[in-house]
Amino acid sequence: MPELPEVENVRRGLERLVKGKKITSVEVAYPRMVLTGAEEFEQALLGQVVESVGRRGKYLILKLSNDVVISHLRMEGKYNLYQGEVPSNKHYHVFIGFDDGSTLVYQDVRKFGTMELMKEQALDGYFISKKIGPEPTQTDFDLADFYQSLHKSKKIIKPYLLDQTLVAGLGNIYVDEVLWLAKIFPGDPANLIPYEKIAVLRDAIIDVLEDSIASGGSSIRTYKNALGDKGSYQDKLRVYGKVGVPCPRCGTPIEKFKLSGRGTHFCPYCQPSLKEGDLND
DNA sequence: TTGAGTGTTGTCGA
DNA sequence: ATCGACAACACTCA
Repeated sequence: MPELPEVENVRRGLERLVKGKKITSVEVAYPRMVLTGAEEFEQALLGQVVESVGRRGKYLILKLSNDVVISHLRMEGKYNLYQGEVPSNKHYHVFIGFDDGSTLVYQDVRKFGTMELMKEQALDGYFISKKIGPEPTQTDFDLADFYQSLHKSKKIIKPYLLDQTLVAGLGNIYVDEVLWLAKIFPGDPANLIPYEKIAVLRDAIIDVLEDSIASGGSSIRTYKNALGDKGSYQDKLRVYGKVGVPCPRCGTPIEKFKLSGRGTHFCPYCQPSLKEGDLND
């Protein structure tokens, strides 16, 4: 369930449900998902207390007594907390038991999700090495920096926004939404986009992600029993998954095409390409 | 039945 | 530097 609003929703759920609990058992059923080593992970967590649950971009950060665990949900990762017996499920990969008898279970059908164990002092370096951009907030996400980066780049705007370096947190759903709001064609080169639209885009990114967090995120496909799956923002989406549906602004049917390997939704009337001769297939 | 598509990211080679 | 292809994996839909 991964774009930033969904991850933030999971963070809040985890903070409420496991903060302050002491870990008494750990089992990793799919060792490859713990990038820093499953055995060390299982041993190190024992006896530690969950001090807080944070987030950076789409990464969850579980702060324990002596270590931190960075958890990335990728495409379909979820957490469930069971008070008693944990039902058997082939997609349950990590089990963290607490001293009150509850168990936090990590579920991931596609097994793309990852966990990493490290010291808190290593966190900054971790995100710097991944070139994760600023959080999409009024204070952190600077318009002048954003404009400068886009202005000097010929990269295609949509994949550029997805690579997390300009701003953290956008995924394939929200990037289509914010480009529609800013009336930018997803396939346009960044350096052709005028300053005014970039300013609108920056505010749209902040507003949409905040609004989605407030709605509990989006639940596109139906999920059950997952922390943070009770989102309703999917009801507010304007273009994602709306092929053939009239554009909320102009009534032109929304179209979909593939861009950099990703399904891309846009309004051919509101978001014309700035490139001469590029007829939005 | 087969192939395409799915909320992500990292690597590799041109 | 940048971009596309492909990889990790499982499931749904046409």
